Amino acid sequence: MSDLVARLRRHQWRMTPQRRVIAEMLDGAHVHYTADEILERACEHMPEISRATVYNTLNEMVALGEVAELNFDGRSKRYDPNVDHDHHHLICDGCGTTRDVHTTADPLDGLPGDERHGFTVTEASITFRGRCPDCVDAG
Amino acid sequence: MSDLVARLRRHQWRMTPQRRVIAEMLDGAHVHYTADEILERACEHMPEISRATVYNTLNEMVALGEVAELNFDGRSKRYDPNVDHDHHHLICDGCGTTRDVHTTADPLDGLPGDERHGFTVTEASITFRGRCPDCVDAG
DNA sequence: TCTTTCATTAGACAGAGTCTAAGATAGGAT
DNA sequence: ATCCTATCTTAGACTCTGTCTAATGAAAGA
Ligand SMILES: [Mn+2]
Ligand SMILES: [Mn+2]
Ligand SMILES: [Zn+2]
Ligand SMILES: [Zn+2]
Repeated sequence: MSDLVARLRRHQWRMTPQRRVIAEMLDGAHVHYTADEILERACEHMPEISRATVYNTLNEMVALGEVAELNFDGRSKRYDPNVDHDHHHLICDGCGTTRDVHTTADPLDGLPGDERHGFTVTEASITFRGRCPDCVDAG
Repeated sequence: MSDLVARLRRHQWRMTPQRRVIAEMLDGAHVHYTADEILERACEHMPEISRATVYNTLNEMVALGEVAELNFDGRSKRYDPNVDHDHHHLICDGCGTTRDVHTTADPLDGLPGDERHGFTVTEASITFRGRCPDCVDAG
């Protein structure tokens, strides 16, 4: 039983085979998939699962606060189950692969009071960009 | 003559009335517009300008490195002419207002080698989020 | 088992952005 | 000044990502 499935049960969420496949795929992943990648992999276990169910399920997980929705490039959203671990993201400009990374410093400490323009600042997230090993090799 | 138009000329970029209108609109902007906002405002000066030209022009400016493409919300991309000033962004969760901000530390320094997963990392940008003075007051 | 309520599905729809191919034009050549 | 050609602009079709609808299916409690 995956940790994410357990957390979702606690929300009195009706468990179905489709939801279980999606939750088990997300659980523990430090690479964040798009909805279509999740659909493609889910189809290997459950060929008749629909695109609508994948989107419905992901949106419900986000609404329950158990999964975070990421969007860096204006293309596909990616889904991140690691909501309880404070971290940032490293993205490949070639293929869009998105990984969790951990930094030594809190970026909020680098924003002086006179740069806050009167805002109440609650969150800071860093997006690192570059080329993954595969995309560097491919030129 | 706007500064951005001057910079674009240096790239041997053919100057047309359409491109000039778009460049002059971006130049010096403190808010970052979407393509549709740019189209709408360009139509006030040049009613026959097309959507394709706005997208073509913005994409070319980005390719030339004179404009940056931003995407915070997963909806429309926004275009930022301030590429020569290294900066980050502060976004109001209430109204979406986006401000340029400057930090004391380079976030790249906070990513250790063993957190780079074999990537060649070239860039780091911070997205700060919170409530602007207006939205804090409004509850 | 029965029932109710909620989930799943296919496909239509929508928004943002890209592509195509035909006509127009910037800017160099003469 | 005019011509020429490579490049730009345009309308609208198209793609991609994601949402919605309404008919069918199934989880879970009685
Ligand atoms: Mn993550
Ligand atoms: Mn900016
Ligand atoms: Zn890559
Ligand atoms: Zn605000």
